[in-house]
Amino acid sequence: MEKKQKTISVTGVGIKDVARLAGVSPATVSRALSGGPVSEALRAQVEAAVRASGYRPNLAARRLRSQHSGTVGLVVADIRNPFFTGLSRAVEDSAYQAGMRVILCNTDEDPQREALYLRLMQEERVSGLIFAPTRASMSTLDQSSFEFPVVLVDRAATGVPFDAVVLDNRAAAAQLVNHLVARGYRRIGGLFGKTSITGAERRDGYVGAMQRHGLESAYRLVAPTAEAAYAEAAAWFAEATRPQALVVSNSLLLVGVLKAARAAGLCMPADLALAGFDNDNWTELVEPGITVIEQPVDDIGRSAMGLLFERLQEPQRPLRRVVLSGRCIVRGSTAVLETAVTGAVPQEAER
Amino acid sequence: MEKKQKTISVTGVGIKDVARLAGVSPATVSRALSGGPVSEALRAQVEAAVRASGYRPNLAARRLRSQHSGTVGLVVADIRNPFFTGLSRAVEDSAYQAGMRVILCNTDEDPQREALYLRLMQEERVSGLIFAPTRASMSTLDQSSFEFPVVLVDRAATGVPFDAVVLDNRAAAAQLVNHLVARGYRRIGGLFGKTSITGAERRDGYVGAMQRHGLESAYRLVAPTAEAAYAEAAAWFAEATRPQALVVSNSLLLVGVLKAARAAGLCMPADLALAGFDNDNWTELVEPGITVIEQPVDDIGRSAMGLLFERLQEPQRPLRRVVLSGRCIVRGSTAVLETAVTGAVPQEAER
DNA sequence: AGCGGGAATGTAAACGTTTTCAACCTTACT
DNA sequence: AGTAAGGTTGAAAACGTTTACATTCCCGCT
Repeated sequence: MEKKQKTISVTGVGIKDVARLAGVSPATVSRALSGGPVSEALRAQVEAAVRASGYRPNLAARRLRSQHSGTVGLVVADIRNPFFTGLSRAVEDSAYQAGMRVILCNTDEDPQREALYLRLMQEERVSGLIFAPTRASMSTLDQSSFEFPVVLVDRAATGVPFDAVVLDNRAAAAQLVNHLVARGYRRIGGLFGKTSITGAERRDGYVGAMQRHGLESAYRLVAPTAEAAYAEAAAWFAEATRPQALVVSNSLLLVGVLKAARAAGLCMPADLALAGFDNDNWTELVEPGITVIEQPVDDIGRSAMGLLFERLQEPQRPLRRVVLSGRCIVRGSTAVLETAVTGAVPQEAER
Repeated sequence: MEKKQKTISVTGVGIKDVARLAGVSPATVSRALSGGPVSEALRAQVEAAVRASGYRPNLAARRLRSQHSGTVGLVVADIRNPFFTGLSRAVEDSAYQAGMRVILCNTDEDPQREALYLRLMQEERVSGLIFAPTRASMSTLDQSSFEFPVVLVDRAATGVPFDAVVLDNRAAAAQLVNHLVARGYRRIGGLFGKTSITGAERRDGYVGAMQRHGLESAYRLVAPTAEAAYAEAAAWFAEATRPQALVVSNSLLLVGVLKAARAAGLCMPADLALAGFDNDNWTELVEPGITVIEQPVDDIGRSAMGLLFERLQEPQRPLRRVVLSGRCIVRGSTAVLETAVTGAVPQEAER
């Protein structure tokens, strides 16, 4: 008549109930569950009691008492941007592997939403934050605004007072320019997002590389949407100064440019060569494939979590900035320019 | 000499400090902040004290005491799957709009990881869960396993004891078959994911539609990866029974199939017509564009949150199953079959 | 004038853990 | 044999809120 149910799924079973069931004190249950010093005999009893009762620790209580949230925040512009999608996955894997949880927030590049979420991070008492700030906030922020370590990703002006992991955007953009030059292109334009520091850095890399080649740079800045890129590109293509080749600062813009090129009836790469950022799978599937800089998104996420953990262990260590290189994936969109009538092949400018 | 700092950014400022600063009791501060009955005068004092002290409520404590986590869980296979990316964004928007937070988990279709995260949801005491279960777990699960409402998305066998919002997968697959038939194709194959109920339903829809047209169905099941799809498709294309057209059950598989078709030198749609699911942007960019069923992913996310909220308000109401329709976007990959020598045009089978 | 009722406020308990501290038991050493 | 040391265990405090309950005050009614 005293049969015990195998599992009780009703909540309200707390650590005290487990303790009573196991014939020990709540403190012992806590220690048994968190790997504290408990004799093997009692540990077994506790585990049995936990199983029998279906006990689930209350994380809110645990956090309140222990003052550790075991949570990291991830605040990015928009998870639908493939770069952030990949990043979030890498961050989550690292986090859950370390037994931590992730809170994900999309700011949509809106400083107000961003501020809201940063406040949320404080209220959650996150252990740390991985953060791709809007351009506006970057300059105003300061480590002392936060009670927890912050690691910047993707966007981080040099000299900003945070740990950061970024792509070498200038070098990457320059690499694209060099590649295009080597392939015989000269009238090379650029299209960059105007809201992010990333776009600005890539523009700098583009401009610098063009200068080094003695070429005149011609770039335009747009809002970071496919629609804006489409409009700008369509207008540009209609002008007399239409470029032979275009360097585009992210995959969203690239979509817009590609559609505009199609709409204008431009043939790639004969009428227009295209090179961009982010190795989304469609850049390979499109005909011809698009030459892009691939960002090591897994590395970026892992490195960011790594910096975070190291900072947590050693709060006073000097700031670190991890700069990763992009890999240039050459595809048909930048094939050798057939109509080029330059006398000699230019000095090999790639690499 | 008694000057007060404008903002104190150090934590450790709790509700008691605010109370002292405002000259009221902690209870009044709590009420003022949560919209309880407080005189205007005191409310103003409290707000001033909050601003002056930089007070941030501790969510762990709040949750512990109030027994409301203000958090919904979102457990999906992989955020990198564009369907889930969009879903997560829609869910998060709904959630944050309702003042709630979201915890996102990727199961990778691994029942073990899934079980781990479901346990986590219990420990977090989430208010509710939005869940795309693996096939294995679907049958074993039961609302009574959870202390909180669960809404299934994307995958939900009929008759499963949960609220759910799903696509009408059978109708959608049938729609693709009808479309292909109307365009003159007869030897229509199918490639479906073998791990999800979604794949199974789409297969059913395909088989049923083929039967109604008096055509012989020929489908294959693969693991839900682009690689598996590539391998299977490549093998299939090499056989004598190579289909004229292929219905593919998700965008990941579609990538594999497309690559295999390219590798086999098949020309679309002359050698092979292709129709799939999920209107990823690349399906439009590829040449020719791919005919797909577009899932109303925003609606799905919003509806799921809607069901969740309604269930929270009224726990006893009968189960609801929201079935949404996909929209067929016709592109070049299913252009009218030129080489068709059928005597008469078949009865209009579309729609 | 007395009294009932409602709104605003304060006091203190409660939420479910972890952790400090003291007590206890064993073991080994002098 | 006595005691120091070390390892297990339990009692109780603490974490920072919300909320039940008591109190006070003010108003209007009889």
